[in-house]
Amino acid sequence: MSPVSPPASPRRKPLADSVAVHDQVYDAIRLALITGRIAPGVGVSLRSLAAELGVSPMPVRDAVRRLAAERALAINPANKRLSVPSLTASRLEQLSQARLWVEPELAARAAPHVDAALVKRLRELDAAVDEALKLGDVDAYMTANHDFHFAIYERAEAEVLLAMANGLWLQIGPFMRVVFGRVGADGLAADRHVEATEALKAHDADGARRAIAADLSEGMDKMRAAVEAGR
Amino acid sequence: MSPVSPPASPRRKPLADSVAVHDQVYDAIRLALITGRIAPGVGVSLRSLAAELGVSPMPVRDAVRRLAAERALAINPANKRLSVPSLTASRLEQLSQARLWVEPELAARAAPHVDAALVKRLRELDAAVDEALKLGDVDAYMTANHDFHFAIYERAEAEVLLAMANGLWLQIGPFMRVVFGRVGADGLAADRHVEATEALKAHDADGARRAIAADLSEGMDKMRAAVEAGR
DNA sequence: CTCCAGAAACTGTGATCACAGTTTGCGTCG
DNA sequence: CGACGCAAACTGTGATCACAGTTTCTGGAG
Repeated sequence: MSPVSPPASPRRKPLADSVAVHDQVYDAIRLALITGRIAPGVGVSLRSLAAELGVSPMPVRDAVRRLAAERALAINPANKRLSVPSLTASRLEQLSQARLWVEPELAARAAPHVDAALVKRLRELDAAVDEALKLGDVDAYMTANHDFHFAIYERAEAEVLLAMANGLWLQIGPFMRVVFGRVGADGLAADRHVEATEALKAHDADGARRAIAADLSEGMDKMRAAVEAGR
Repeated sequence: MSPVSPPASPRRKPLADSVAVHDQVYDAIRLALITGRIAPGVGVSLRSLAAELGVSPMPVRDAVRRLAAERALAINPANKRLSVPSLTASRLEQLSQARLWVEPELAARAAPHVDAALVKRLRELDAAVDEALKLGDVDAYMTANHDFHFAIYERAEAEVLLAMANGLWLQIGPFMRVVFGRVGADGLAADRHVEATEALKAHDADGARRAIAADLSEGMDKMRAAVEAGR
């Protein structure tokens, strides 16, 4: 994990730019979690994270609490120690089902608000996804895929559902890395991004809903297979 | 809001019982939020909360972060000040739709695991709901109604979905208080608790799903009407 | 070589303080 | 009498320290 912006100014942050340190820490841990840089099942500690990021334990504590509330980090109730939740078939199944409801709904709600600029951006992001797959670049794929989906969802004007989707991605992130490790980049080559983009361009809410549902459904099937195979 | 267990021991907590203070604070604020004791829209502060609960600002900070992550508290991005989210029609609509998917699903999943003890408990809780309605006791109604639903959901063996349901109730809590204020206890008298209990007793997953869906749907309709009327 | 004690290191938690930004309110000037 | 301005109070944030519980390592005895 890379240190937050000023590598390790030991004290005093005049910061008029008002980007709170605990938010930077949150983003850093979140990214490390989603991209699988912190492996599921392993324990982490406030002080070790703080040292790694070059900040005091305080903002890390805030970030960790937030992530724990979002279930992206687990707190052992016995000794209160932190760990990355491990991947179980049950968790994956529940997360799949939840995603399969929320995200198509968000896509459908976004359809009426799609404009030419968004379509252009979606095509760029889909190209970035394909490029990352061709190169086998895991991090780039995850980033581009995330950005593609959320570029759509953010247009839905549904703050509450959007937050739910964010939370679900955060929890399912580590699973994705596993899939990559097991089925390789080729296994994820097929998606429904073009289909979704076309439906959105035509303001076809139901088409967008179906395309995203199919996209997720296929992706989750691969994850399930990968998790079951790895047991 | 009432102080956490030792009213105001100013310092040193030997606490071998290991119930973390920030969890007590979390529960206290959560309860105050759900029962509407803290009105939507008003601002709160760490220090005022801390003083009211007789603890230092530290555990309050933890609890508040957690609640903010669960969207039960809002943080003004400009000045970082805390407030209780206000009730908008859009928020209610999204929360309704989410609940209408998650909760029937949980009820259906619980059906196979229902035993006689749970049926007995559900009948007791439903009786408590009716009693509270007869007396017009808002707090008792909210508690009993919550307990009835979650006694079912906890049997679903679906930790992830259960957490989602918890988060949704936390966000929708303040709306319920408003409904009570506007339509009165009589307006909530009709529910589908008996229907749901019978379906669960028969291990009828689909019946349970329908009963809970109907229960929610009717309740949410009343909330929507109350929110729209109050504008 | 194995096993068990004791110490050292590390864990999360909470309190206290310092700081910078914002809001509030009171006194004064026009 | 109204409006402006400055000071005091209050806001969240972050650092540091103290503490108690747990884990981990180590050294010695069997």
